[in-house]
This record gives sequence, C-alpha cells and structure tokens, in this order.
Amino acid sequence: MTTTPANPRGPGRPARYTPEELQRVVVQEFISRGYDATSMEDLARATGLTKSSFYYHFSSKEELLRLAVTRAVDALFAVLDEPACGEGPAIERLEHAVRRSAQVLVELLPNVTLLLRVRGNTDTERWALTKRREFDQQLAALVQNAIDEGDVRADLDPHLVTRLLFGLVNSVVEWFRPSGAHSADELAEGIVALAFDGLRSR
Amino acid sequence: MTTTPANPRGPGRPARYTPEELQRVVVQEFISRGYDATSMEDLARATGLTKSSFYYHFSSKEELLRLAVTRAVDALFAVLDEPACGEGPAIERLEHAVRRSAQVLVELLPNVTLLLRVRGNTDTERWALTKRREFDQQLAALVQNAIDEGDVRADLDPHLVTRLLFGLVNSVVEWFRPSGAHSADELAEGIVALAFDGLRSR
DNA sequence: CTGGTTACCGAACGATCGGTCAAATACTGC
DNA sequence: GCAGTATTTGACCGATCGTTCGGTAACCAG
Repeated sequence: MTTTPANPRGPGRPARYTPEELQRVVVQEFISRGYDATSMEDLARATGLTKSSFYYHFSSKEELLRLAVTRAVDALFAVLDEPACGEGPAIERLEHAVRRSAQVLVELLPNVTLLLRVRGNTDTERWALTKRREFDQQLAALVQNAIDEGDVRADLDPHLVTRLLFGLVNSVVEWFRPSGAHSADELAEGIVALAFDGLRSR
Repeated sequence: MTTTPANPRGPGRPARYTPEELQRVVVQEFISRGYDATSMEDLARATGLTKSSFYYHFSSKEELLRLAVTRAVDALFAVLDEPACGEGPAIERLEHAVRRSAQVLVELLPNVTLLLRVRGNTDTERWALTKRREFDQQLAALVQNAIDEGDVRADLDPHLVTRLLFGLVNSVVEWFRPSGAHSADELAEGIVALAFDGLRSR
C-alpha cells in the first residue's frame, strides 16, 4: 500500500488520467459514436493513450460500459428511496419522482444516456435492461396509485400514461446539453408542468 | 425484359423474398441489435440466405440503412404537407401534426425507430440527422406560432416546449408494439391528451 | 544509488468485419 | 428439350476488431 496521493501529474510528461477522468472521456466517445461503433483505437486517440495502455486500467471494453451504466442505475434507484417518494398523496410522490429523475438525468447525463441506449448485446447490456424494467415498474405503480386516488385523469390507460411519462423524461438525453439555454431545475420544472398541466394556456 | 411477375415462390425451395420482405427482415435485425452491431452474417442467418447473396440484391450494408430511413423521412415530411398543417389556428395545426406524426410513427415503426437511432457515423446517418433537424425546426415554428396566438402557455420557454413535445412523441418507438394493448389511434389520442391537457384530473 | 511498483508502449494474436468474384444452380420463355 | 437470364454459392480479400504480452521507461521509498 502506498501513502502518496494516487496519480500525481508528471510535470514533463503528458498529463495522466485519474480513473474518473478516463471514464469521462470514454463515456463521451461511447455516446457520440455509439458503444458498438466505438473501437478501442478510437478511445486511445481520444485519450492520447495507446490501445494496450487501456488494459492496464480496465480489463475490457465491456467493463468500461459496465462502470458507466452502473453509476446511472444506482443514482436513479436512489431517487426511489428518498422519503418524499414514500409518503404523502401518490400524485405528489409521482411528481417528486419525475422531478428528481429529471435532475439525476441531467446530473449524470452521459451515464444515463448510455443506459438508455443499450440494446442487449452483452451481459452488461442485458443487466442494464432488466434494471431499467425494474425502475419502470416502480414508477408505473406510482401512476396507478395516483389514478386510484383520483388525482390523475382516468380516461387514459394507466399503462399508456406511464409509458408516455417515462418517454417524456427519458427523451431529454437526446437533446439536453448543460451548456445550453436551460438549467437542470428549469428543465425539471418544465417537464413537471407539461406532464401534469399540459401545453394549453388556461 | 421479362413479362413474368417478379419473384414467384419456388415450391420445392426455401421461400424467396421480394425486396420489400427482405428489407423488413433486415430492418428488424438492425433494430434489435443496433445497426453497427448487426453483421452481414447476422442478416444472412436471419433471412436464410448467404452473405454473398445479399450483394446481388443490395450494393452495401449502408444502402440497406438508407432505404429504411428514407421511407421514414419521406412519410414524416409528407405529414407537414397535409392541408391541415397549413391552415387554421396554430394550435390546431400543431395538434394535427403531433397526432399524424404519431400515426406515421406507428405505421412505419421499424423505419422511424431506425431513423431516431442513427448516430452520424456514415454519410447516410449524417443525412438522416440533417433531415431530422429540418423536421424539428418546422414543428418548432408551429409551437412558436401557437404561443404567439395565445393558445399555448407562455410561462414555459418555447424551445423547451418544442423539445419536450418531440421527445414525448419520439419516445414511442422505444416501447410501442403493434401487437400490444394499444392501437395506433388510441396512442395518438393519448399523446395529444397528455401533451395539451396534462395528467391531472380536473 | 537501488529495487520495486506504477504506468505505458509496440508488435502481434486470432477472430470477425464488409465486400468481391468466378463458378454453379434454378428458373424462364421458347 | 434448349438458351439465356436470375439467383445463389463458397472461397477468399484486406482491414479492423478486442485483446495479450514482453519489454521499458517513470516514479518513489529506503
């Protein structure tokens, strides 16, 4: 065991990466090209390392994906464990879950983006898909409760509502850029406003 | 030139495909695995042909993608040319565009799904991305008009509203299955109801 | 300085990628 | 039947895939 801080920057050498910095660059590449279309060569070019150097830090390309999507999964499930998701009227719990999901989605935008794009070609991707289904089902239960309590319109099929509500939130990864015009909170409020009250002025 | 109908089924041989049938199978493979992760070998296995037989019918893997996304692009742009998208109050034109987009999306679900998943790795994908941007901008103009006419709430940023509205519609490709519980019209009505009037019962 | 650990590299591996080609087969009109 | 076209095939191409490995600098504790 060493007592020195891990990974000091060598002054006369190309900057070294911490594992976190390395993962950040990798995830960015995965997103812009797609996981399958991103080669280890691409990752090497983006980081300034060589292909083989990567295998000192990580055991495989799939591990890079696993690390990234695990962060997203953990953060999203943590939202469901927040107290405000467990007490009060269902519609308020639902609103909180939607708002916080949107915030987490922005906070971990690259990771969640990757999570929402997996196709199930590897063990890691299939695990991610099952976790997504779990999350979806918990939110679906909240919608159903809110309908039962009379606070969500009953003229639409609950399953349809759940799917649309999810689609609305998740679609954010396709266009939101933190450098853009909207803040995370503004986004979350916009989503909640649209989903619960609709576009029409009244 | 032959006068016989193209591509009759040989009775004692494995069924032959019409170009349309072939494309249908191919698109399905592209969707389930992702375009990049689908090899010509995969396509051969799915169709019962050999890899090389494919190149008698199509010139490249990318052409298969191009044929598929072109159908989706053409159908979506045709919606914007419908009379109901050009006359009347903007909010009604917007509502019509949203409803019809959703219907087209279901009608050509595999093609639109592919269109919405391109990442820009080839010329075909980059062309698809520019067409998507064109389509988005036309819808954004409708939203802006509806706000100007006072029929869409002005407390939300128009760009934010446009993005969310789109995301809501497009997210349908991630879960809708024609064999499932909802019809295309039911879906379109659900989208319009949620987007314009919101979830809350009133 | 020395020894050991950390970080990195170039070269190469077998596998698979999209694609080509000449030859063989299936099918058609006659 | 035959001639000719439409379709399929297996063998093969160079390129690139993710990964491995032996070696080599860089760095730090003593």
